[in-house]
Amino acid sequence: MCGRFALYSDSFSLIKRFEADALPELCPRYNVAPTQSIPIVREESGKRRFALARWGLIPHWAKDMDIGYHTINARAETVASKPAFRNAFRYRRCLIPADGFYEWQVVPGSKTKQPWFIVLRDREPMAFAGLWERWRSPEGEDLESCSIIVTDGNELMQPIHDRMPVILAPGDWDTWLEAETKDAAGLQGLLKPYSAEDMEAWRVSMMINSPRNDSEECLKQTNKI
DNA sequence: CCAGACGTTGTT
DNA sequence: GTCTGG
DNA sequence: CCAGACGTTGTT
DNA sequence: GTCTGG
Repeated sequence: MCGRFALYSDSFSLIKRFEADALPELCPRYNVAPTQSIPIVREESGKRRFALARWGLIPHWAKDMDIGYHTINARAETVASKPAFRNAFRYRRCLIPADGFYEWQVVPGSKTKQPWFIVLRDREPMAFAGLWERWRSPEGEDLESCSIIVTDGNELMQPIHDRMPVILAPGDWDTWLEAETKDAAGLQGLLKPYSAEDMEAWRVSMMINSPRNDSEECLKQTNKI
């Protein structure tokens, strides 16, 4: 599962890393929560462009936004066939940039969960496999929204949580973003747990629990168990 | 045929 | 919009 | 994902 | 318990 992440890299680094333009003005974020507006990368006429989308995908047929509370993640195993996601999987795939993400570990005998922060060992921003949609509200306003695809946790994640976001290696970005895809099975094949050896995790304080806390302190390692 | 769901996680 | 359940 | 609210009327 | 806000 992936219900909170961080995105604090500066614009220059993000543009360089994702080779995309039109990055909106961003401030560093250490505690991004569902329903917030987040940057996505998609391909428009062969070029990568940034855009903002509300986190929590609202299918075009939804009559209100409520479903968005339950579509912050899409299961890799079923994303190709579920009514809420299959059209987006076929036609509207995107990358969702993050410097790291948070997961909450259930600790036996403890009433509270232990939050962890997970990054790539090389500290580069990662790309979650994402989907986006455009929804027209009853008032006639268009809203773009998105979802992060999740899969089984790898060996690093397993002790922490059984699910993790799908992270795509740079070499797979073009394949994922390509509008014309003859090979749906090939896309499905990209939705695997990322290599655990290339990731790193540490405990962080309960401060992360409240989405109101959005400072660099959220990343600080703690020994609390 | 029409009505109603369409989602994830975690917990029960 | 499209599929499933009744 | 977690935290925090969850209600009405009337008055300031 | 469940929904909304962040």
